[in-house]
Amino acid sequence: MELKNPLYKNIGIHVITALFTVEKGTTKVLLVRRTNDPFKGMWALPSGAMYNNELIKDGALRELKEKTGIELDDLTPFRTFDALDRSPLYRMIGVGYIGIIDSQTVEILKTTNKTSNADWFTLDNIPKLAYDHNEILNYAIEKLKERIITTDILKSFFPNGFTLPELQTVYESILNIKIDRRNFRKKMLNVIVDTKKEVNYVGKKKAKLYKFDKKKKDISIF
Amino acid sequence: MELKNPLYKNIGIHVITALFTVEKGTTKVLLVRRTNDPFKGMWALPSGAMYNNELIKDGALRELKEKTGIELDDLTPFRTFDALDRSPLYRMIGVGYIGIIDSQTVEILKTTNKTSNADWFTLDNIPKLAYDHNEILNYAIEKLKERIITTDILKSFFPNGFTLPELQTVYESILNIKIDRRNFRKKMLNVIVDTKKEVNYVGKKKAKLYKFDKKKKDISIF
DNA sequence: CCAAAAGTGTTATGTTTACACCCATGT
DNA sequence: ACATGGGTGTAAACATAACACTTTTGG
Repeated sequence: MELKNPLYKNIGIHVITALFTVEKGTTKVLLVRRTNDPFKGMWALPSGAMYNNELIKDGALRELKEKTGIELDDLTPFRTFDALDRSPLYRMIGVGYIGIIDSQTVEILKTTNKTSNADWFTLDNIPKLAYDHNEILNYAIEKLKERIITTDILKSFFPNGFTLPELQTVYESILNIKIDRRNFRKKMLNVIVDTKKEVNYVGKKKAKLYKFDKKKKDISIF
Repeated sequence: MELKNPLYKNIGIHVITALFTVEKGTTKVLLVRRTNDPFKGMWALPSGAMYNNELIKDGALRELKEKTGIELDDLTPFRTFDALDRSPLYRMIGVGYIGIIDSQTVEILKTTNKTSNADWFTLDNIPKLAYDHNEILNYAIEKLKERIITTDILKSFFPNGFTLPELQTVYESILNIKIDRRNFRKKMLNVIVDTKKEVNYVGKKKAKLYKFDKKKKDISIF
């Protein structure tokens, strides 16, 4: 079907992913370097145009894989960006997604046919990005902070479970606060379950391994 | 600019508005009756296709005005709907908006060149709607409940301020709960300010007129 | 045996809930 | 004068925040 009114035409959807990790207490985000115009040579969030035969989230997952080699099975949308001039050549509506994984567990592709580099950047060291990606990233950071205290989004960071000390480190890194250990445990124990396993995380003493309680997707920490 | 890859073409944006009101303790939503295919003759949320030269929200405001005659200056987005088959003829991404006004203060157009009727429907009496609008409405209702306790969205319902009893009625209607009058006042007084005026709302005794505190957009009731 | 990290309880403070009577006014 | 709705305070329950010592174990 063709739309008659030209005002309905020439619209596309950008899918943009802010993929975070935490390394040794530092929050980082994955950026890729563009090899094509527009914004050739600039760093950007992994992103691209959605196909008309895929769900938006699937487009985001596909683009993330194409631009970084990282294959996830879920991302969560956080906001739509629709400024008229956000893309220079064509009216593109941007849909932003956030995800969080442990960077140690993935291998990132440094080059693809549209990117010449890829790396994890600390949040106080973000270069000027392509498109409106600096703005998108800022919203993504705020939304990540909100989601870790209201949802179990961190389970993608800990596919094999976590000890309470390492979970606390991730919370403290992302929220940029210090949390009392005993109070943290008290709150968390409402939404996580003991796996009955123990592991060595940092110390010499073994720590109990927990996972998020599947029945409690909506949580409320702090 | 033309996009080369056909997978990038043939995408449009639907803007869909769930406009709520509360009448005598009953929450209602505005529906319009379609005169054109697809879904000819069916009731629907006021909606239409966004133009490629307008912001999504402006498209929603424009469509609301075209389909109902109601002219607002703001709406808040709540979710994107992207099922591949949500529109039968063309890939359309739906962007949902919610708003709330006092139906007494507006005159709705019963017919337009695309609608044959328009009316406020109580939420327990919603017919089968066009497209995926029943699903969209259900999400909108949940989001409205969330927004009235976390934002000052109700200020559009009370452009001239409100008394605490009438504000409480709106909260109780939308949330479908009873609230203790004294506790309600205590909470609300954190986010509203006295206008130093008094009006008669229902009773014979005058009641103080309040408005939302502009400095407190993010609130937390309950 | 000691350094380094894991684990644990109690008190104080703040927040939320439950609850009942007086006041003002139009009829 | 009375019916109708507006306005107000306090105590109990609950949730959050502050705080320090003991346990385990690898080196």
